[in-house]
Amino acid sequence: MAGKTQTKTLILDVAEKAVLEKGFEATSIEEIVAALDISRSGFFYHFKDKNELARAMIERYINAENELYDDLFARARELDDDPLHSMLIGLKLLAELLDDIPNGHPGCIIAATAYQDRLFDHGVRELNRQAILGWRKRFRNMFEDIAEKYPPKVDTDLDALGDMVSSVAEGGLILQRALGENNTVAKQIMQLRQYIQLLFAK
Amino acid sequence: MAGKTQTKTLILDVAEKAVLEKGFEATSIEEIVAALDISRSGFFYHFKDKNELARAMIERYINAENELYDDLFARARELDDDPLHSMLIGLKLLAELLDDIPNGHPGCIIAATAYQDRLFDHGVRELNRQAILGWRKRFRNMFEDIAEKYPPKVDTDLDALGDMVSSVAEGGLILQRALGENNTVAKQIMQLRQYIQLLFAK
DNA sequence: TGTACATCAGTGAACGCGCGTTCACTGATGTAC
DNA sequence: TGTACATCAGTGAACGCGCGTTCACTGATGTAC
Repeated sequence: MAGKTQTKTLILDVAEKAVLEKGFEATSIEEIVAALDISRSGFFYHFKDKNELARAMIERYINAENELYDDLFARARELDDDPLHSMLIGLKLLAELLDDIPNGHPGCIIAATAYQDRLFDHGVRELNRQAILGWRKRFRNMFEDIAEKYPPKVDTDLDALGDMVSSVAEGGLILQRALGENNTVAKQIMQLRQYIQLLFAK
Repeated sequence: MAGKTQTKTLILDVAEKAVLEKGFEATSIEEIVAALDISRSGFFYHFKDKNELARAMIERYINAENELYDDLFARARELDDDPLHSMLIGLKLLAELLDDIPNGHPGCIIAATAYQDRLFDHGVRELNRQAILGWRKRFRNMFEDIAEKYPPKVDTDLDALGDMVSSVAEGGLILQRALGENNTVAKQIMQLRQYIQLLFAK
């Protein structure tokens, strides 16, 4: 079936979509295989059990998100080499990207699993933890570069500021989903951008 | 059993805790009744089905949250009648309250259900929507009062700013849960507070 | 080039278990006359 | 005050269904000699 061997990828695609809509436990293997026209045992050829699906799905999500941030802020740096300006450009690009998704961003797998964490083993929870710590470090480093050139108006915990990028994105996605809107998260990112501007700009 | 008739309340307590740990689908009626030493049918005396448990749990959570905000910002207003100062005091009180919870805030039921919304009927989703719109309005009104006395440094979408309180709280809770920390959300609220200060203060 | 074997990507039937829900019943307390 | 009935807060056994998982098998493609 399915041309070459992208079945495993297709399983992950379908699973990700379903998990964002109803959570991991409520996403049955049956519905995944039904959507792909394979048998239940076909699923178990690719994943030894459901927990392995969770791990693969989360790993893939984190890698994709990291790549997206890499590309986006590299591009921003190309457009303006100044640390503050490139951060502001990066956040604007992020907001635009989120705004341009047709039916709104489908949500974050990490947030979805954060409220179901007793379902997963220690390894999966550690994966999530490291991803968030990675983002904290990524943005903290960028804010340190900025602070060197533009001393902040008020003394600020740069770890907390780094976390705020994730926090506002995750929170904005929850509001967006619950409201049934599709530009809430973009607006929240723009608020964060304005905070950064007020905090650092001369 | 259980002294007077608080069994229904106890069911909601146990369910809420369990839902925040593993989600609604993975929370079985069996585990709830086992924790309370009643039979499965005892549960069905109080709730006609599992969806009614969801609705009651979410309604109760929203009411409690609204009362908390009412009390907290009323108290802040008692301490200082100025709209900006009382908002800043209110956010500080909120951060302290979140910081003082022994093992960290257990999480938000609305966020938990936002990533499982296909499990619930339209009524439940509408409940969540109205709660978030209520918070938007609550904080927007406060920011309007502030803006009248302290013109913001930059023109700002006050709906988005109102949403930011919920957004930063929800996002902070996700990070806190995923990181296994217990003061992340308090720090995020303090960052938001600093933004408001920079935006409005003379 | 032909044959033997290995690997890949699955199929189909069966399993046991736990889940939400129903149903007839119960014992204690409250209320009417 | 006594009796009859109603309500409250459940119990215990049974139900059918869907779930994750296992197992023996298969047909197509790849590789060795």
